[in-house]
Amino acid sequence: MSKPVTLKHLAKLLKISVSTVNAALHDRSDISSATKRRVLQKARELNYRPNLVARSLVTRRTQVLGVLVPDLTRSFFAEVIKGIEQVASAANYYLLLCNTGEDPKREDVELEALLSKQVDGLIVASAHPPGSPLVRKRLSQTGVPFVLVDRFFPNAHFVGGDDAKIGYIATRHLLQQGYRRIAHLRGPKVSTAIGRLQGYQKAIREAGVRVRDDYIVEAPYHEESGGLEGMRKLLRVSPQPDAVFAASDPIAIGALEAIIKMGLRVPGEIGVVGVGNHRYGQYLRVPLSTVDQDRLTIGMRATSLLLELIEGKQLQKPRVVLVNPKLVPRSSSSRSFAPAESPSPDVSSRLDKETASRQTATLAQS
Amino acid sequence: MSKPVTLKHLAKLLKISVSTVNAALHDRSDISSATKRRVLQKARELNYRPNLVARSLVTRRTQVLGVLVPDLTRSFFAEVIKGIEQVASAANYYLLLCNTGEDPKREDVELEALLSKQVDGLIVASAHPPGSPLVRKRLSQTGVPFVLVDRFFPNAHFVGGDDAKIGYIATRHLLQQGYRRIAHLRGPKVSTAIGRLQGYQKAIREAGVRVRDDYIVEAPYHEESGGLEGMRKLLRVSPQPDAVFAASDPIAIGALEAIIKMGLRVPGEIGVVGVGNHRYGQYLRVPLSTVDQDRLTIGMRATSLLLELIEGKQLQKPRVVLVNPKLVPRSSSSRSFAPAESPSPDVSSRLDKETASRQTATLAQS
DNA sequence: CTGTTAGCGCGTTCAA
DNA sequence: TTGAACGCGCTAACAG
Repeated sequence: MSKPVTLKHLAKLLKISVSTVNAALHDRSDISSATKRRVLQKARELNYRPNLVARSLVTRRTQVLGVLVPDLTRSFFAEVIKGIEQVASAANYYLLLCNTGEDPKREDVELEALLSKQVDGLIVASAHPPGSPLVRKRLSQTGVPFVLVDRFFPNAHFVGGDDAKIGYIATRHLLQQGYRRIAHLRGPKVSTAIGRLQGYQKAIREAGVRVRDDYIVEAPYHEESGGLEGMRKLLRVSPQPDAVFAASDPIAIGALEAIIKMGLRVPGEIGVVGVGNHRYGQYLRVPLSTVDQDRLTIGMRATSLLLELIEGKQLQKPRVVLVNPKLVPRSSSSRSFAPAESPSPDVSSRLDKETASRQTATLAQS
Repeated sequence: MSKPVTLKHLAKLLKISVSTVNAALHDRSDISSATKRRVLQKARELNYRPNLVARSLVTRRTQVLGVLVPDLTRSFFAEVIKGIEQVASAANYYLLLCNTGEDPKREDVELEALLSKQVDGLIVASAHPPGSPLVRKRLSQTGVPFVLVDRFFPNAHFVGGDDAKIGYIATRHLLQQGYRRIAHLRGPKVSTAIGRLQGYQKAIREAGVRVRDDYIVEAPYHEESGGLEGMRKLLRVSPQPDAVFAASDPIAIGALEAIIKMGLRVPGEIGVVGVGNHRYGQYLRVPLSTVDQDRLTIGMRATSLLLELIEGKQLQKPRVVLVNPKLVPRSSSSRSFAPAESPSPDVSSRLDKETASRQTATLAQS
């Protein structure tokens, strides 16, 4: 429990100056290799460990990124954080992590704290409602580089999924499978849910089907119970939907429960598609068709961008990176092929092939 | 992008000294309310934000806890971290989070970095093998308070599940359900898997059944594929097991797949119990019986303990907190009652009741 | 009540 | 090639 070893201690013991010790430890060229060895030797012997707080005070760099997310137990954010961590740690950055619990006020407080802690940059999945002056009123004037993830706000760098496309390819897939009365269990009022809804509407319209408002029901993103209730509502609508595009896998799972408890068959009587490609989607009662968002990539690209900004890169316009989604068809929506893990190519329709080529588009667009 | 406002700036503008400004901002009693108001007003006006790096340098406190986990995308660790975060943030502590990827070398490196960053305490789920001198050789001599979670090592404060009990109640449950040839898909060589194995063996022996080595097969904790392969091996053993206690839910899920693909019925021909109470266990092809570990509590208690240590609490002996596990019976092991979510009390045997009373034991023992 | 002084541990001048 | 001096922004003595 003795006091931590400092440069000063080393200097005194070696009877040289602090700055020489420091130079030696930094392997600077203008130090004789003799003293270098002596210093290194002594440092190791006493288990010297540089105080990065002190260093940060003078360098004005902490090598720490602040990360604000609504809930790190959701597999989506956990994966994104993992992606962030991978890129950050490779560049010798560390993460100061905050859970905001979807509470904008708490987010604001945590943000202040992270700034006080002098983080070098921020990655934020904001709990603020769309239209909030988050960027203009808060983040921009901090002077600290930041990148938004998942939840989009205008006039800022953003990395996330292409939500409109997610909604579009999910819905289009259901159409291809022959479903016509396609309902949508939408998410709450955040940009992702709005984008997915728009994609859904576009696909429906393109197919020449009318968008019915009573086919659109809102559910919380992360609670299966919400999906279950929402689906119950949908099943009471007349005419009854023959498919549902759920804005998340948890919603889809709740919907599956409702449908099965109602005695209807999936995918025979009702088709279901979710979003997120949850690890256990394939092991459910009915293996769940879904749209993969490549969450790791979202985290990685956000971090690469942030690091560039920290290194001083100037960008004229906010960069918006949309990571390309990918349909993962499984049994829950597969009228046209057996409920195997992957469809055999020879049963896919022309529409299927079109979609396939779409999917080979660039990973991300800027 | 102007320079951040400092105490000095405020002092100059208000034509008073830095220490007065500081005292005013800290609301110390020996400052006239007049100057207090002036200072507060100016600070708000210029959006003054204290530099906590500088403060830490002098107070020798960072209000940051270092957290080292093998993989934050596993739902177990994600939940534990959430528990940590809740307690920490309530006490105004922040988390510096590191993923070690189950690599002991990386863990060592990250540990050094966290110490250099002057964290006030550490919570570690170590990737070191059991028997490694982790505590004696590394953590203890850092001088920084630390608490181990999940993976047990001797001579250190520890908070985790009661793994022996987990193995015991899972296996005993299978015995109660009438299964007799109970196999075990054990986890890798870490303390949790060893404890669960021991609990399994104890229950088997108590039932007067011989422990068969060929009924014990190892699988990675977090890969369903491992559970699947392991189960295939078990199904080739003669006589074929009629039940399996899997050391984790992912292993159990893989096992379920193997069993179902083999054309056997669960729970009729083979019973399955996992560990972890994964969120989606109830939605699987066969709703999965499991043992709940109360992961949030593990994180919370570890953090409370760590904060006490940081506040200077002295403990003679290492404290070992074992959070009490709870059986969550579902269809996959339920020969004796209908595959409903919860068993009706009148069908439970005398053995059941015994177990129930066990479960109401204290939440945690020290 | 307020100001002065002296560090915290390190990096960065500039002299020697 | 090395050392002395200063400052990063803040806190904590002590003096006035």
